Amino acid sequence: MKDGLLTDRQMEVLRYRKQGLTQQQIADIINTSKANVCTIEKSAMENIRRAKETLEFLYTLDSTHLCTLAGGTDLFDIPSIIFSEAEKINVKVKYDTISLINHLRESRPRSYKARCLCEDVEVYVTDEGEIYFG
Amino acid sequence: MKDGLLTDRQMEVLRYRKQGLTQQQIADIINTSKANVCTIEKSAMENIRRAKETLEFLYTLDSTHLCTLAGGTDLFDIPSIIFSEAEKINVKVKYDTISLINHLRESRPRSYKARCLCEDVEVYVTDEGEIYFG
DNA sequence: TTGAAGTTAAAGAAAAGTGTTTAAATTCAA
DNA sequence: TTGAATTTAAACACTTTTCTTTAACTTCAA
Repeated sequence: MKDGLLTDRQMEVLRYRKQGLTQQQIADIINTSKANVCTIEKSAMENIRRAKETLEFLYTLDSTHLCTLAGGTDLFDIPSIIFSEAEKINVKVKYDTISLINHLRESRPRSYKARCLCEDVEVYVTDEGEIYFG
Repeated sequence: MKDGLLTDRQMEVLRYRKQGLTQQQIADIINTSKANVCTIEKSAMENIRRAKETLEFLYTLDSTHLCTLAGGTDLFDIPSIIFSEAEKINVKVKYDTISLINHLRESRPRSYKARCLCEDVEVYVTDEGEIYFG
């Protein structure tokens, strides 16, 4: 029973990077080449990408993809986007304007800064009107 | 550039399961043994677990460790502990007392019994005041 | 233009994961 | 208790991933 996708080596490199170290500095610390640090970091990012995609798949298992909210969108524009998309496919969304924004804030705390979405966010909806942000 | 963690076989089995088929029925459809369907499903679930854990790790990466809540702590004592620790490092927590308890309940449903924490829980906080229980 | 940071490619050895079979448990409702 | 559904274990071939080295390449600021 192993834990996450990332190997010890990969977590080690990501931690040092987060601290602002260069690949060369990390290479010196863990006693290898900077090229190696680069590939380790790269495969770590790839694993993270795959982890995200895996959970996306879970949503799609009992939801349908509603729309993509583009990075840069104003948070307060989002509810009307979602409501109109949901209307197109005859789904009654379970949230009102306020609670929808709160739902987004809670489930994707990192996806916005101030009033602005800072990355693309996928929106999924179930037949019952439950909304997931993937 | 591969996509998620799950193999085609694993997604196939999960989809059939979602439709309510038994392992035996699936085994007949994809022409293998029910034992094999079982192990495929199991490794799919394991992969999903690992995907989640990987993203958890990401949270801890750009958060700082705030404190450890000791097993045995009363749930209702937790907010003031967290608030005072956050104050020490000049972070304004994004939650009020009630929503903080709810946040804990939702993110660590297995870590408490009644009003009592039943295991040590690590607390992480971002600069923005977001709280994670690790 | 020089140097530091980062990336890419090829190649190999070790480790981990997958799908499979067979056979023997276990769970649990009728 | 019987039987269907599910789980577990061991074993095997196969594929993929990881870490590593070496060497050459790109970016970009000073």
